[in-house]
Amino acid sequence: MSGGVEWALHCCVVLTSVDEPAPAARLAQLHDVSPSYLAKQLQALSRADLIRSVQGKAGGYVLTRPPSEITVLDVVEAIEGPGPAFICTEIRQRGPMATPPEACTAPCAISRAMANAEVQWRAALREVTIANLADDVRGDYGPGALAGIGTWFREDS
Amino acid sequence: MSGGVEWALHCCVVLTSVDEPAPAARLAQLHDVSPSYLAKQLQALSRADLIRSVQGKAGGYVLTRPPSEITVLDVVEAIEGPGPAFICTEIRQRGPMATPPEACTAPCAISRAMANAEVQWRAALREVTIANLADDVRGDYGPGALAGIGTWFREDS
DNA sequence: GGGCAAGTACTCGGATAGGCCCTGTCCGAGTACGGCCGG
DNA sequence: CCGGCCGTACTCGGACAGGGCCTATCCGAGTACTTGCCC
Repeated sequence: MSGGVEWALHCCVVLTSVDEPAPAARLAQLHDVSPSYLAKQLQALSRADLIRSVQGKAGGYVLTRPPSEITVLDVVEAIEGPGPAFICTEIRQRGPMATPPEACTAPCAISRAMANAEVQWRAALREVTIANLADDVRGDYGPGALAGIGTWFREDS
Repeated sequence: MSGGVEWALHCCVVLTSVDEPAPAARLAQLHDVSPSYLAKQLQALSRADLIRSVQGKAGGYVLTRPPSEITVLDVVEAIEGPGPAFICTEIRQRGPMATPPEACTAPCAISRAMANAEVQWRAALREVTIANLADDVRGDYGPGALAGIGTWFREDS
């Protein structure tokens, strides 16, 4: 799985506690990661309409929806792409004992098993929202953790 | 996800209906895939003790256990590796607002959410065995489908 | 003092190279079978 | 006719290149703020 997913999720949680637009360079500085590459991930989130870009001098990125309406699955699909991880190449229709195409109306048993597992995976990710993550962070490190990041964005350095 | 997983699963299902050792070249011919590359996947299954190799002139691969005791998860982990797909790089401990290491005894909320989703995914794959897949194949295409493959292995061509 | 306009500096966005892992391939080590020879 | 031995042919196993996607980077287009000027 792409490592950019972790960066994107952290950025979404941070955006929860910042009402002003947050520039990509500042987010990269906060996480100590490559600014250029993080910009690419944020562009992917922007294309998926999870965040909106504000141009100009005091511009940056802002969440387009309340954090409780953005799921972890949304972020993962925005970065990794909406397609399934397992792709059936229909090898049952190849070779000397190939299954005739007219008998292949339904996906094969292997494809069904893998697809079902991915459904379970997606369901688990869909149950967790960015707001849930932010609440968990407050519970783990205290309410001031996210608030401190919010104020840090207004400082210079 | 590696495409070799699909090949490996199909090979395991085929091995269900073949009691004699099945050579890798014959399995590749049956599925019309690269013999050399399929050999690599079968070696991975052998290292995981899911199949056992029989050397010599009439050698090949045989399942080491009853098909009902081999899960799809076993095959996936043998090919893809047992490690998790999402790897937390602990970026919460980096940057100017880094969380102190003594507060990082438990995984972060993002890591927990992703790990939980993978647990669900693994659980779904663990519920399906190779025997279940073989039964589904018989249900989909008739009982003679797998049996025909079994007899095909004894023919020349 | 207020309004307007130009300049500036900061922002995002897409197009562009490099590295690592998956894909695909090859040849060598090892072993069971088949044939041959000797008893 | 039977047993032992050798040759062969077939098998797996690990080591070796090529391609594609992820990682990382850069520069250009666009916009809001600031500043200076004019009325």
